[in-house]
Amino acid sequence: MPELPEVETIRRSLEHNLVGKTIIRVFIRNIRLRWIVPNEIHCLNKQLVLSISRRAKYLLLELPKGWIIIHFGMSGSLRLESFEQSPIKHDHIDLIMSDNKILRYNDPRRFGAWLWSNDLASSNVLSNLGPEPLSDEFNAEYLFNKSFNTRTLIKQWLMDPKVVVGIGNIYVNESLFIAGVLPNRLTMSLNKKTIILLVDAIKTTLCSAIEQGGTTLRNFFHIDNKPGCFNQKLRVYARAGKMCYTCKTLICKNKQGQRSTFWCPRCQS
DNA sequence: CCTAGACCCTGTACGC
DNA sequence: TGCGTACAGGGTCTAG
Repeated sequence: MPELPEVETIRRSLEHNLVGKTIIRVFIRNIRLRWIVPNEIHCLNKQLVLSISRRAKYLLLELPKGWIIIHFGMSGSLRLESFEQSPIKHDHIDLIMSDNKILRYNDPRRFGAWLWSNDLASSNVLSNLGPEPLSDEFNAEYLFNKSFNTRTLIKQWLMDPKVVVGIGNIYVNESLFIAGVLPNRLTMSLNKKTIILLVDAIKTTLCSAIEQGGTTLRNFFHIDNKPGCFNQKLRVYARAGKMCYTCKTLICKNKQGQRSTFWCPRCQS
């Protein structure tokens, strides 16, 4: 389940391995992802990879003709393999590269997407996105001003990409723990001091997760198939019934808006 | 406009 | 062993 740190981890390794190489052609086994894979991608040939960047959880491949926009959904992953290796189940798209390598997109649940854009500024999926959580634009001033009249629960609010992008269920649970805030607090009830703690907790958590190469619980693997290491640092996520590392109280779990929610009833208030 | 909930999908885990 | 069911959840869409 790639969130921002996982997509950033993928971006960094692809930048290292793909930029300056050429996409010879594209082979598609299944065009039915979240949306139908557009024709522009089918027809790509001899395209130099100019850059690889990220916006929110979207990976952006810059080519001379335009941009490939990739979203991993729940179960999407990329593997960089040599020419001889055979595809496996749910390998939907191959980018055949100039150096005898293949970049393979695998996605069992097909919640992911491959989109094409001639002009990122006018891209449907990228407009209306809130600030990047690790940018200066995302600060306590911004979040507090926005939180003021919001009648929703803080956890669901922080997962809304119009508020801030890239934070999924794992990192919102972790950030709320670090900030000492209960997930079911009403957003408008948080004071400035708490918002400062929250912004700081989000940035710290995401930075640490990127350093650890992301979190591998089920679906996320690096392009060389190695797992991320941040799961060892998880304080509440997927720890229901286990002891809080800080105070030894048992971690609680419930559902909030169809998503599993984890918290420590003593450390968070 | 704002907010809540349904929906898309398939591998895995678990109870009987 | 085998079958049915719940669960995982990002983002979009619809309903109220």
